[in-house]
Amino acid sequence: MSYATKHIADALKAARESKGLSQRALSAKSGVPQGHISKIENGAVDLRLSSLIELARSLGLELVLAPRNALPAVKSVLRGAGNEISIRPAYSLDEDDHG
Amino acid sequence: MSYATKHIADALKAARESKGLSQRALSAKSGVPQGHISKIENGAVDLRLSSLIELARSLGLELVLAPRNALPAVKSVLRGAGNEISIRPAYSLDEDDHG
DNA sequence: GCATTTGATCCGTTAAAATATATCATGACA
DNA sequence: TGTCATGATATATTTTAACGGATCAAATGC
Repeated sequence: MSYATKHIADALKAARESKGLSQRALSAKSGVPQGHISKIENGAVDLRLSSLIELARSLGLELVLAPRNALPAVKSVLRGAGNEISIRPAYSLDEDDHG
Repeated sequence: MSYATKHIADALKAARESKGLSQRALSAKSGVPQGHISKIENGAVDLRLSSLIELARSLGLELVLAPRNALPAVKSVLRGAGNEISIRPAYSLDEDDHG
């Protein structure tokens, strides 16, 4: 698979693990079969947009189409969002998104 | 077709038009058949990730996976990227302008 | 009036995603 | 030792994106 699709796959896997979800748990949440999630995370499939969005949503992620020249700024913002955990008090390390 | 996929489709179409490209021109650039581009822009197909990336790249766009709670900040940055035109001197309104 | 461009649509074929279901190896753990 | 959860695979089937290529209607231009 192409370099870009692999990047997305890695991001999905990292997001899942950071939430402490197993592939089967994510499967239950998203409706995507566990076996298929495994293939997706390993870049073994060229998944459809609807699958990607569904999976991303289940992980509290959104797909954004950004101009290439705006990427550095976007990444900078996302770095900040990632570090948000360190800003939070330790006693509220739970789930931050929707229900 | 889901609300989210439609959003992506619209973004692709807007990006293409803002570059003054016809569907056939984009087809030549990206390798994706014109008929298929039409379907994609109308949300008539659930396209594959590789197709989306290929098309986006041909339009100078990149796919980003962002935490939902970081979306406002990201959008704010992208708004700035869009306004980049106004920062540029008028005599260099070349490729990435908006009509 | 005729030719060109554009986006939308159709047909037939092929490749592959998505699915359900089951299995396997590994590691954790009581 | 046996059980359980995990991720990776296997098989078989259905669905459908992607493709080439043609066509069409509506603008646009000569």
